[in-house]
Amino acid sequence: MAVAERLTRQEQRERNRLKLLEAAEKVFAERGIQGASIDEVAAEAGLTKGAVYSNFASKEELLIEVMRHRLGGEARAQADRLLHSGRDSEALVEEFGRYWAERVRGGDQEAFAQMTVELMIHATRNPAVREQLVDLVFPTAGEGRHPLSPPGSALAGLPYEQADAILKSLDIGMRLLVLLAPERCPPELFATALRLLAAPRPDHP
Amino acid sequence: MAVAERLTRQEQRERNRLKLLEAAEKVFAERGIQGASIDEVAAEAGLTKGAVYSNFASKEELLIEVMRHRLGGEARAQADRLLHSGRDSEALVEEFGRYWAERVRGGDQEAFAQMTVELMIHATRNPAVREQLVDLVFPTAGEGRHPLSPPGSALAGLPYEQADAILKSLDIGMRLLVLLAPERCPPELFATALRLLAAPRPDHP
DNA sequence: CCTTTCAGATACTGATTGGTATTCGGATAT
DNA sequence: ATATCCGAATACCAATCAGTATCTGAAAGG
Repeated sequence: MAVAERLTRQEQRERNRLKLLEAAEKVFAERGIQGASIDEVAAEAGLTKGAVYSNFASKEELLIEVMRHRLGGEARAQADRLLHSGRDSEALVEEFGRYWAERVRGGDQEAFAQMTVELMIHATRNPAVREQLVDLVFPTAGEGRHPLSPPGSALAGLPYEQADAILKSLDIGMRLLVLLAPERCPPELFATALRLLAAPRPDHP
Repeated sequence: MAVAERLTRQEQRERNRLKLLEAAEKVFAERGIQGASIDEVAAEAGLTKGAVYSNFASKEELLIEVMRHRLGGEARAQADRLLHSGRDSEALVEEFGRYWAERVRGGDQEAFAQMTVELMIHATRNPAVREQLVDLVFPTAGEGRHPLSPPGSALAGLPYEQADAILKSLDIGMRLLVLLAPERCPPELFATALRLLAAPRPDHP
């Protein structure tokens, strides 16, 4: 039996805010950003519209907070995992490939991919959102810079920015394709492409 | 002075249908699929809602027709261009890279990329649309199969389906990234990635 | 205890939208 | 020339939704 928890006001508020962020992510993914209604987000969190507008100024702000909440955690998780897998070139590539396939399956991740793509499109039309999203996707601090481009590989012959952009394109593009037609695009394909991209260069010892 | 053209009913109708399809593509891209209103589409075409519902059963059908109209033409154009560029491996890769960078710039293409991505997301949530879109993106007939995977390259070592899916992922992903942050992802990057993917394999004569 | 405070519930509004019912005017047929 | 037809315009409707204004009950504070 769970003890009926006594929660202070602040705790309650924080808990509700989190519930709203998670509900919003789910509903945004399910219905689309424009198609999602504040009422449904609130209901999904077991609250009402009042709670939403008490915690966020507008739908737009809610969206930005969801994005920050999720994308931040994501980047951190990825960097962590890759940093802990040793720095050997091939091992790194394999680990990244495995990581990708793993995530792209989780039911939770599906919603995430969907929301990310939708968010990018939305950002394209909204300068304020765009700026924030670009900062999240391309962190300027050395922080989020994942350690791909293993030395000696073809990818490594490129400036970091270029290798990064290529990997991110492939990442997001393949997520979208997996979402659209999993039967045509199995998750293992990412690792395959990665191996091609990071293959040792014949003409470059 | 243009002669005031006498148009037969059928001609007029066809002309209006086309105007609507083009207007719809533009408005869908600008506002998003859910955000676009039938009224705005009609206005963009210089017509009214009546014309839309006279030519298409619903917003959904309009969407599908736009998709068929545009995606069909696109695939044809691409196949044409690549077929006419000779079959030499490197030349093919370079031509594809050039083609990509060219298109991604055209103001028209921006709307197209935006709509395509949005369409994919939309399809993810709508089985009927999904099926049709998958057929357009992965044509089963030998028709749309573009002739990439030049022999001798690493890509060519893969089954056609896999190479195709990888290229399409990179294509759509990079289009999205260019849209979001052109300063981080110049159009030339596609050719760069392509060269890496199609590089001759060191261990495979 | 009793008052104050405030997070969240409830009630409401103005604007928008997909879709329909009806009308209108020019092309077509006779 | 006139009657018919039909593609598109106009008018209308019910539903939805972001945002606001107001209220309420329980925690904070004394």
